[in-house]
Amino acid sequence: MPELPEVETIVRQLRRRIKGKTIASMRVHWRRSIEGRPGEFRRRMLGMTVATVCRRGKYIGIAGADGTFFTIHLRMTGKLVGEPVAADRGHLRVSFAFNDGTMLHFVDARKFGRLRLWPCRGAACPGLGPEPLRDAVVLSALRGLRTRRPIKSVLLDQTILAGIGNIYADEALFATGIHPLTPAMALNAGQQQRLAEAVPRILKAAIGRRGTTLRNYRSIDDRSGENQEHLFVYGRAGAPCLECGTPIEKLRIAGRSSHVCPQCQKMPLAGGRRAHTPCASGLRPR
DNA sequence: AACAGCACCTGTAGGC
DNA sequence: TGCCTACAGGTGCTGT
Repeated sequence: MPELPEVETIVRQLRRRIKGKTIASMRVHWRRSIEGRPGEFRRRMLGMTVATVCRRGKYIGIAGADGTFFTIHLRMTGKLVGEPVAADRGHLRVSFAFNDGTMLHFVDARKFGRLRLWPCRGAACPGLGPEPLRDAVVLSALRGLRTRRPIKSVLLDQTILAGIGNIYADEALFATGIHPLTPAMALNAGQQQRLAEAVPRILKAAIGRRGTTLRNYRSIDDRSGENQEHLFVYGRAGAPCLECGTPIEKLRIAGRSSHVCPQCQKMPLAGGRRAHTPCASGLRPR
């Protein structure tokens, strides 16, 4: 489940691996991995010399010297590999061969990932929010919120901030003591400030550790990340909170699992009394 | 308009 | 052992 730090790690390696190379041939093994017409995609790819490899949110962007621009979204199980290992062989979706004889394979067990061609770089990924790597950017986004949606759901909304997924949303909320069900517009100035500081700090630390490897994510050279050793709540349901020892709870918010320490992350006070955590209203701890 | 829920997919884990 | 079910979650679409 690659989020911003995992995609950034992949982009840095991909840049070293393919920049300056020309695509000599391309093979589509699973048609629906390509958005739009595979024939046109193929026509535009052939002969393209890779000028730039970049990241925008969770999208990988590849620009040709001729202005051709396409994106790769790995969704949940997508990977880019130079050499497919045995387990990858049944999951090859798209393969590129370069003029120097090297290959790049898009492997995706669950077939959710997509490659897409854009008219130009500027037209790609419309509607994506800003990159959450600077405190001021995140703070500005949080201050503009006028919704009662749970803050967890807002952090996952790519039109508000681009690149945060389930792992880092849970970790940032834990780090700031904010309960994921807190309505976004109910955050006070102090909470906004703390969250705006925590999100870039946590993402940058994860980039420094080459991302989080839980199930599927591996970098191009098949290395794992190391950030999973530094998670406080994600994937730790039932285990003791590393701050206070209270068992971590698992809730379901907007259809996704959320990990929360009920002691460290309190719901905001309402009417002078503590608002109850609505575990009984459609949310089920496991 | 805002939000919830589901489809897309398949590998894996756990129960029986 | 083998079958069945639940679960994983990013995005985009549909329904309320």
